Amino acid sequence: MDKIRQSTLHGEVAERVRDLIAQGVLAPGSRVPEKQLCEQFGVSRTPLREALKVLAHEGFVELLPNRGARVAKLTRTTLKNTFEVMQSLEALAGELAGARISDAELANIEALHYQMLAHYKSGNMQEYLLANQQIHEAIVVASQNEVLIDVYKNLNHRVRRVRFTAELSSDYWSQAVSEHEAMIEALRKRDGKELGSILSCHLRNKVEVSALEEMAE
Amino acid sequence: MDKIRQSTLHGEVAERVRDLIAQGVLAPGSRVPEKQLCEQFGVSRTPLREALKVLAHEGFVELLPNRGARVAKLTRTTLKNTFEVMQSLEALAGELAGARISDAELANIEALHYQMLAHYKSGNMQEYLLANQQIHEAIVVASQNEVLIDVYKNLNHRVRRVRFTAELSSDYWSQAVSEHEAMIEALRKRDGKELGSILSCHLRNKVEVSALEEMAE
DNA sequence: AAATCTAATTATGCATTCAAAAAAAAGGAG
DNA sequence: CTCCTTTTTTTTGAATGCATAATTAGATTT
Repeated sequence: MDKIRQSTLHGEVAERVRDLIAQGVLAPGSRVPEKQLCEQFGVSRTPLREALKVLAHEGFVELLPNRGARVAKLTRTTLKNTFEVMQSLEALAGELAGARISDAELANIEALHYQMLAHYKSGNMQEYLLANQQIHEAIVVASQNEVLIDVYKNLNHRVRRVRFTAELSSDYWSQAVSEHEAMIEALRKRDGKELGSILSCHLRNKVEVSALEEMAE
Repeated sequence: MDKIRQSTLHGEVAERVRDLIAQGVLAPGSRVPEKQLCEQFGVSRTPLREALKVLAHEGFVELLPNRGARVAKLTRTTLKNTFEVMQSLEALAGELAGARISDAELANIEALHYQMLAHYKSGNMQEYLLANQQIHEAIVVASQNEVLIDVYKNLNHRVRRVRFTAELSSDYWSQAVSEHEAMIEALRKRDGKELGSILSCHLRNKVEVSALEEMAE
């Protein structure tokens, strides 16, 4: 499912720093303590600094000349912009997936859908959101467009830290669930056009944004 | 117009290596000679290697364990995938630009449009393609979505090396020109919906892909 | 005691060094 | 002469070192 273990030191380090940021251990706006992280990871500054360059490019940190790296703040605007782009990418993914999705992938998505429904009924929001997220990701993967998948995953990474924290209204829940029903239906019919248009209208992001806006900045 | 000069050494180096790749000085599949480039740029290996990590993440090179960086090959599939995503992003940009574009930006695009027409009439393909490209970029910028702009520019960078090399049919020319007329019209009306749908159907990419496929891989 | 200036400390950016791995070159057997 | 082995050279990945800039702590002044 996930990419092949890349076994580059800077890659490992980047992932761990991303996690620290996502978990809030490194707070937005705070400086990234090179020395401390080096000791914690048991590596020298070289691979850590390489990782920071990549993370800066990904938008997780920003580099200030002679002042090292700070954890980037996720502003309301950036969050909104990111969701806007992700939604558009999902729409494209849906269109492509309609034509390209395999039976196994479809079955997997259906399974996730029923799991999601179960969590909806039982009111388990965390698990619901996780399944929801996995469905969207599976559709993106089913597009079989590697560039799309890469870009989407990167954007998804960036907003990870505000994900799964929002309290959503029950209105949203039922709405989102029925939209998901329609998505599955479109997928079963291999109707990419339909799926794409459902996804591009899908409220999820908009609602999530308003709920998550509180978290950001 | 362009971003603030970031004056980081690895950033400078990355840019120059990107240029070398785009210009074909570093051929696809060939190894990236660290030592030589360091001498050429007058820097040590540290910033060069930092740059390579970033370039790897951008898809310009790939890192092989203990074998350094190779210039990534732009396969037909990757090229097609990239255009697919770019087209989708342009459609989103068009929609947003309709609502957000400033008078100055619109005037600039109109000017570019007339330049493009002039190059069309005079049969100057290079200049035509450049103006064409600039129009599309200007629409993306007018979207005012920084995330979208960043992602688009990055993808555009990646395919730079095969741009401006294709021989296009005259059929395509007239078609593309008339679509551009419609785009300008939609922009004048601030009709994002219309502009978005024109852009998402815009033949440019598809045709370019078939013309450019020859170049890739 | 608050504010400003100066010295000590620490962090940063980049160059250099070093061990391990890969590539290239030299040698030997068939 | 070709193929395989062994040695030498080069390249790579990562740690360390060093000069400079930023931060902190302390002294001085008001």
